[in-house]
Amino acid sequence: MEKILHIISQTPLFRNLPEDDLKRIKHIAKDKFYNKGQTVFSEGDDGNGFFVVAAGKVKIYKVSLEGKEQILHIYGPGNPFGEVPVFSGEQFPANAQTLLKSHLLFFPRTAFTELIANNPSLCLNMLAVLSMRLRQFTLQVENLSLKEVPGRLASYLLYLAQEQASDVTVSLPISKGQLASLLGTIPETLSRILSKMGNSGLIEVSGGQIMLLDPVGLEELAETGKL
Amino acid sequence: MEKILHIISQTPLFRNLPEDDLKRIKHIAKDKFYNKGQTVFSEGDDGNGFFVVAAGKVKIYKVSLEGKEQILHIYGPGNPFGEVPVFSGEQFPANAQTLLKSHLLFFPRTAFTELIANNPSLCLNMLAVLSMRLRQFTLQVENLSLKEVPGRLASYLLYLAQEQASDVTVSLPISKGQLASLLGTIPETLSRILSKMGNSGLIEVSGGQIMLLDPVGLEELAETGKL
DNA sequence: GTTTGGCCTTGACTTAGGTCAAGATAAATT
DNA sequence: AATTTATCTTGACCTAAGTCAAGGCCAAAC
Repeated sequence: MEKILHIISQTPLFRNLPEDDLKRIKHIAKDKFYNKGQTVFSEGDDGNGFFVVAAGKVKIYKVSLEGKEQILHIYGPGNPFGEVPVFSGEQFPANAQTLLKSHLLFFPRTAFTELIANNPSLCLNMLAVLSMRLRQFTLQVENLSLKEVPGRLASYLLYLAQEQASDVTVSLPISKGQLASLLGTIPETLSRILSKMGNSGLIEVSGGQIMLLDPVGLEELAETGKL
Repeated sequence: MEKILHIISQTPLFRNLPEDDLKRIKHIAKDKFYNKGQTVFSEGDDGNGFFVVAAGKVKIYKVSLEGKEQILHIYGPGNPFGEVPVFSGEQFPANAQTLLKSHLLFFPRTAFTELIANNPSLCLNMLAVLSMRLRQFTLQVENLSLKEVPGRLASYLLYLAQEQASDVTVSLPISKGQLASLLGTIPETLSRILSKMGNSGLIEVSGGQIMLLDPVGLEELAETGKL
């Protein structure tokens, strides 16, 4: 019980709210538990609430008719997802599936809407969360349309280095197959590019551990896209 | 003056608000006028407010180092844009430029934030607007990553037909060059695909007027992507 | 230890779509 | 109307990245 309150108080969405609000928020949250690889919701499902990751990892993705998958986001502890239908109505625009055994908090739409309508701070927090997400989509479109795969990979590695605050070695938080899908490509292509970047002395790969040997070169690659 | 109030009352963002609120909103709006092709803001500029199109047309876009352009959105009368930095702080994530002589309303950040913090309806409207935008980005990523250019074009034509409520002939609201940039390709490729689709009997192009001869075939193309 | 199955890598091949260059239309300006 | 300028189209070529198929690697299960 205390743990949930702690999780809630940690997420950006609920940051800087008075104790009272946090209790009210906790009150409407429902625990949900999933094993690895389970579907949380599918594109087209009615969205009568959204989720916050308490523990584990979730991917949000689209699939083409031919079966190619594009990952839109990967969310870990503290991140909310599935809020779009809460505010715009209609169905979920994408699929959600756990990548690990996960503990999620579910917030039912009506209860949450009431809460937010009476809580300007919460509302502004939510606006900030959605804005950050728009900013991130902007980057994703830029990457997909204006950069080639090596450039996207370089960007991702630099992002990881910053995220993990370790500018020597980064460890991939997802499988290489999933990374390919996140970067908008396929495992074969990713594999080839990783080994090319290894040969050029930019990185050194050993399994999921990647040493960034030449951060400056990576920056350049991320911008120009020329390998 | 009355005209501005009318414009404001028409946009989804300000819909269903009491007269009083609309007046307050109008009060903080500043008129701005632009000629065709002028830059409204650039990526990286500080965003100390957002805009609503009163008249004209604006494109939001990114450019690569090599000069390739990707249009993210095209907004006409009633549409707000540039709100991301209002709520998440920092700079504009993309560029904005007028496609026509335009009249914009500018809402300064601080004044608007105060307004929204005291107005739950307005806040929920804004959440709905941002959610719709996330939904639309979801589609754009899907199109760029999972569909080929013919499929994207077919989707766009069907969208236009619905938008213009005319399921026989649609007229392109932008130049073919700009359409190419919106679809994530280049004019040459778009041109070739338009003529291919003409040869296959799907459409008939004459300038900016396009007859949709086979809507069912277009639907299929939009989904499977096989031309 | 051996086997099973999932993931990753490598090679040979194909293709969508980008580049470069030249014309052709159409639109704008004088 | 005539000339300039932008926009669109077409052709020949090239390249990034996808497909198909085979083999390697490692971890889990027996």
